[in-house]
Amino acid sequence: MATKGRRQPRLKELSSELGLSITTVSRALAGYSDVSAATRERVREIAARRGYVPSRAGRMLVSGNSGFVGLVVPLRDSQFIDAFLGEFIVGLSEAFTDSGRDLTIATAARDRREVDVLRHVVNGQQADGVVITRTLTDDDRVTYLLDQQIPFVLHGRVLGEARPHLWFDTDGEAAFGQAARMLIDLGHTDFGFLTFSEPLTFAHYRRIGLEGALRDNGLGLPDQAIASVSRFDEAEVGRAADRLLSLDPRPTAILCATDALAIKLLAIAGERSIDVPGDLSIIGFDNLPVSAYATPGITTFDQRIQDSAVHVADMLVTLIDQGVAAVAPRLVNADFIARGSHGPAPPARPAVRAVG
Amino acid sequence: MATKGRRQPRLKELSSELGLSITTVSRALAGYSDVSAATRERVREIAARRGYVPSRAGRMLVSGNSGFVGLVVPLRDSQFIDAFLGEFIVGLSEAFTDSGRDLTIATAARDRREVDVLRHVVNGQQADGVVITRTLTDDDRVTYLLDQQIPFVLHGRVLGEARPHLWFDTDGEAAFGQAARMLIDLGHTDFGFLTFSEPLTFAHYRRIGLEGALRDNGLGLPDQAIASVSRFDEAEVGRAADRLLSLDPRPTAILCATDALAIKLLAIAGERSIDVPGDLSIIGFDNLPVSAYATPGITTFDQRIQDSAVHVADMLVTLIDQGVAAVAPRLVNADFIARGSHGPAPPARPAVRAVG
DNA sequence: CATGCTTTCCAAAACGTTTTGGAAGCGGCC
DNA sequence: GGCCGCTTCCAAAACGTTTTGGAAAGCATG
Repeated sequence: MATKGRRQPRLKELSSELGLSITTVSRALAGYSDVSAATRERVREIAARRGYVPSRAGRMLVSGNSGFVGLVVPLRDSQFIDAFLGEFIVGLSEAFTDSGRDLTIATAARDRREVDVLRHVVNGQQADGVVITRTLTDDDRVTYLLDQQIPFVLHGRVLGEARPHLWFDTDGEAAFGQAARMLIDLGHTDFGFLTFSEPLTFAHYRRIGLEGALRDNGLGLPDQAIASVSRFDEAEVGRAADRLLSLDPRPTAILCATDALAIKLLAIAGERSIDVPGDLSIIGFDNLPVSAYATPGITTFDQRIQDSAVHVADMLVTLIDQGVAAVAPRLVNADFIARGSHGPAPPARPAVRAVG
Repeated sequence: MATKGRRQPRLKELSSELGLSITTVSRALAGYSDVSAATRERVREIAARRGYVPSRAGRMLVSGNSGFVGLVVPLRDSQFIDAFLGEFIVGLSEAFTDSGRDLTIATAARDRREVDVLRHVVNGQQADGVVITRTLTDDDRVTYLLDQQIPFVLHGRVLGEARPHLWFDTDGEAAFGQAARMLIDLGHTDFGFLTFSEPLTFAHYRRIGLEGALRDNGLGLPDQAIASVSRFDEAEVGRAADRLLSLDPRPTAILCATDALAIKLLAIAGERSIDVPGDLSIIGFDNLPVSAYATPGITTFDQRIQDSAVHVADMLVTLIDQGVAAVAPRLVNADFIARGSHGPAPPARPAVRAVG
């Protein structure tokens, strides 16, 4: 056992050193008006000099709040971790620190389902509120949190839940709608969509956006032009990309639910000597660092993860401190990042269907 | 204030429901032998059914331990965050969870120095131990933790500290020694080194490794062949790379302290129409996802961040539970990842200096 | 001088747990 | 019957904080 030499001073020591009661010291530090200005100064000065920091345990016990806020990370998905998690955590941590709270992280591991991790965090009272990322269209974490009446904010949305709850999301529907219209204007008529088989909400909305824009322009997205892959199997992406590129007519524009998928697709296209963007336009989402360095660079959307995290954190703090009435869900736009992976439709196969 | 409808049962409720004392319930759950097997079963059964989870505050108060372990993140450096932090956190979290502890994250922000953040975590007794990453050769965080006798493990090393302490590191000296010898065997004699001006320990050792191998082969690394950049200024990297590429004779091999630097250097070389690896070999360190997708792929070293994190976490847990005698610092090797960014020295400018 | 108000302080309770130091009941032994 | 030891249980204390409900002292007012 590493013995700790120095010991933190406690209220009791301060009070005896000052010749005051514990109550008065506590109230002086808290700034209550029923302690005189002179005493308050004296207390504060000595507390600062002795390096007093209130015991978290004591506070928790009486207040019932832990001062911690939790982030439950859906594990398993190393792709996701690389791209997203670090930035998100940094944003959260900064905002929480500003509000005097601390961030605790719990990961769902191989053998621990996310809801169980959540239960652990919630029942152990180690967090006053929780942030959830990467929502599913139908997400049992949300159901659980609503049932338990735990304050939480979603980064993402869910579809089926009627009870009001707080979320923050980037408008993937608008983004992919905009991308699709741009491609249609460039003459594209045969579209493909590369996405995940898991019912991730963000993927759902991106698809909705694409399909909506196509429909508005008299086009469609046939079933076989949608290829889904498991988030957990890299090799599968190659097969799915192959399937899309083997369609007849071959899509001249493929939108990918994430940049990670777009990068893979780009590599597969390269293997098959399909020119990007000459023969095929590719558009992704996320603006991974990788995407800027690919050849050509991937055209994509940026969702400013760190800013989002700050916003999510602020929402949760407001929710905890001031109640649900003080905040509202929020949908923000993604930034379009034009790079080299998209362009006009190849002239060799002119659009046969009517446009508009 | 979001009211919590369901309330956690406490020991008191359980005890009155069972007709037992609080003490007995507590000891039954803890498995002490002075409660009969029958009673123990009865207690456990009802505790499980009521979903009892001991209050962290109560436990903390009496044990003095928080059950949390802290990671203090040196902020400011988004490059670093992207590449490293997410994976590291996931590894830590997994290992800590396995030991029944939880991870809390504190970030040093713009206006909060790392030592202050550390002080906050330590004095507030919100962590029983701490993990420190990205050490400097002379690191005041380490001094502080040793002074305070807080259990901690470094991911990385420091140079000047005589007092024993625990660390885990990847052997960058061996790695860059190996890389340099390989390049020498490929005929290279003019080397460059692109690194950070901040005294990061890992950069120091990588440089030592390079210089040692050169010296052993009768070569040297002149001062002007070493270019240093601030971690916080992206544009500076371009200028530093330009400087290296303007040397006469121009280096035919440049080792970079990290892949992030290598990627930039590769881009600058491209702008100047310097062929990689024909005219210039580049070797990095970290094996970022980006590095695999660059053209050509960056030859680099992988340090298996997630495994390292698990090891660091295990070391800290052992330190906390069993004392300093039970663990020792550990140095592991990096994996060499050969890609396309290195090759034989260009024949046009044969080696003029003797080799060996 | 008695009364009431204000200022300044404090003792005690409460939060939930673990540990300490018994106590009660029971059977066996002399 | 008296004593011992074992099993099984429990009351009380302790950890550090905040809040509650006063109390004491000082001052002005009648």
